[in-house]
Amino acid sequence: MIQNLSPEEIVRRESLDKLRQKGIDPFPAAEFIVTSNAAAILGNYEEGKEVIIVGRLLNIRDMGKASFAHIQDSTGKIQVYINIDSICPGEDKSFYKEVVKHLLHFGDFVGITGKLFTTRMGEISVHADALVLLAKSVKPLPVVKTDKDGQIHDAFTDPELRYRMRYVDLVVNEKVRETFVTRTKIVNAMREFFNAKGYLEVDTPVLQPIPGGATARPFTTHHNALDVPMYLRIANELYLKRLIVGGFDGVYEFSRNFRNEGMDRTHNPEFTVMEIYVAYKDYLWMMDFTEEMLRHVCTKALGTTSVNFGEKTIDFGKPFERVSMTEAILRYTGFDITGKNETELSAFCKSIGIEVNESMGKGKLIDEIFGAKCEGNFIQPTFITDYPVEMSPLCKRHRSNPELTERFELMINGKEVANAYSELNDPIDQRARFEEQLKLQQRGDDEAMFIDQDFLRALEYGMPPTSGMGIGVDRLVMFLTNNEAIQEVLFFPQMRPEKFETGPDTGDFIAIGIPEIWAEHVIRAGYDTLEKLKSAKPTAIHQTLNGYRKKNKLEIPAVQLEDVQMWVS
RNA sequence: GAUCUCGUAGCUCAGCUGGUAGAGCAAUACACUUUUAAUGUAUGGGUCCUGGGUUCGAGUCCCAGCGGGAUCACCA
Repeated sequence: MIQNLSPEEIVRRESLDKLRQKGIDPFPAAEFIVTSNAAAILGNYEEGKEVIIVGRLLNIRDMGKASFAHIQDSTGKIQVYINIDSICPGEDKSFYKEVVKHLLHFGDFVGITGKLFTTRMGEISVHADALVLLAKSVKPLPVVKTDKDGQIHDAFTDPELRYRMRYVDLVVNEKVRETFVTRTKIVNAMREFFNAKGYLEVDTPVLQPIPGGATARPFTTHHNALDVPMYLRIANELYLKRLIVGGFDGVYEFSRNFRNEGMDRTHNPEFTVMEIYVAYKDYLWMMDFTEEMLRHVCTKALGTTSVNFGEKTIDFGKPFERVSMTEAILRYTGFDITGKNETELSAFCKSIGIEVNESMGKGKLIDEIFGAKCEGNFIQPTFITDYPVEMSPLCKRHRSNPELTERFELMINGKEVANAYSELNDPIDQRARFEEQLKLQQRGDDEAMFIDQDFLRALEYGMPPTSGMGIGVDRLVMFLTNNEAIQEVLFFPQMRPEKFETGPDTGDFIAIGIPEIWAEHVIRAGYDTLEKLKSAKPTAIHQTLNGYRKKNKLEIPAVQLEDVQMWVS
């Protein structure tokens, strides 16, 4: 198979051989011992200190008998000064003149031994005494430069390329690396918070025979040995509750969920939700707990509870406002949903321009009103409480109003981030609610819940009063890292599979008698299929190929017209 | 799924009413021993996303496809 290489790639590949001829392995195997890194040097500068550092060589500035470059390691960038007399102390200056100046490239991994100093321009740098090539880069990275005002030039910004080649994005865009480091800090802070309270981190099945715990379309697959359909989980709620039945006081899981639905800047087919269930608690407790947890996460991961998101500042430090669904709708529409029936709600929806259809029950209608008129207004963290019973089939009825449930959602910047219940633990009610869902399904709701008989059986054995909460980790990370797209907080967001141009195979060409050394060049010269070759005049092919040979200075025998005639006959 | 929009050198992007493809950076070569978006001189580099169509002539206009982005719908 032929790989199409750009001129720069060819230069870099050729440098591999030149290095080997000099006895330098471009991909050495041995461990390289490191004593420092960019952040340590910059954070604790000691003039003249000897260091050994590693990283990618960036932005090489050749000044004749000396060169400057930056080395990028996982902690940041540090300047390196490579002086011909320091790096080649003896008579033989060929290492600097040939290797450093011509065979090293932007993006190569190198190890540097040297002493710390400060340049005339005032930049802390490493004065190199030795340089070891650790790995060649044969494909040039995008060149992104930052000037003295911090302005970024020629930024690598194309989202398609950035998401498909995250490895390049991470090398070249410092902000991207920071986002992912912060993501991990956020997750660690949550874990630390839960562990400190004595709750148990658990793993439950990703591959499930019944996709329960949420209303969503699952991905389906098939288990061969059992010969049954299987689903990738859409939620882990029902499994965690089984564990509460089993006697744990508190369990949580960072759950990778999969939903076979639309994709856009806030939805990826797989995403992460942290769910936690704590026995003997209710949703009021869970609100306090969630608030405290988020404050802990902000402080630990960001060092502040005041977070910038776009033009807005979100304050996690102040107590979160708590507004019931009814109050929220009253506040933003002037309409009181209390005691209204389906017909009245439907009429109100139409009056404010919300499309309604037959499949919508009371819960759905209320949800539509909230989504259209209220949701976007809650910029600061706000708990919306007491949702209608129809839209919460796994949630306990409200202690003071059976039409409502003990549920809250946490809204941040007008988006739902967390969802929590006083969990329904009455198995009789739970069965009835599942049956309600089935009816909705029959009315046309294509994502009503499946009935999980085993889960009902578990509840029949008795589940203590429990509060559960789920928080969208990706969304939370988006808010805390000031990113507007979920793709920015997932290392490898889902994209349509990339098509790679696979060049024609030289085998077919060799088979008709073309010499092996010529086959590749015949293709590169434009005859990339046998049909093209055979439909061309032999004299034209002959001239084209020898012209190509001359242009590319190929040191292979010229093609004879008789050969060409033989190939195409 | 619908609508709009984009696809030109390794990267970032120009390219007007259709007339033989451009810049900066990167690369290659030379000069320069504390530069920093280093500088100066020279050189090379293109399937203008793909396939059709209109035209004497298409990067440019039309149609279809592929891929991306934005908005909307659904969902978290």
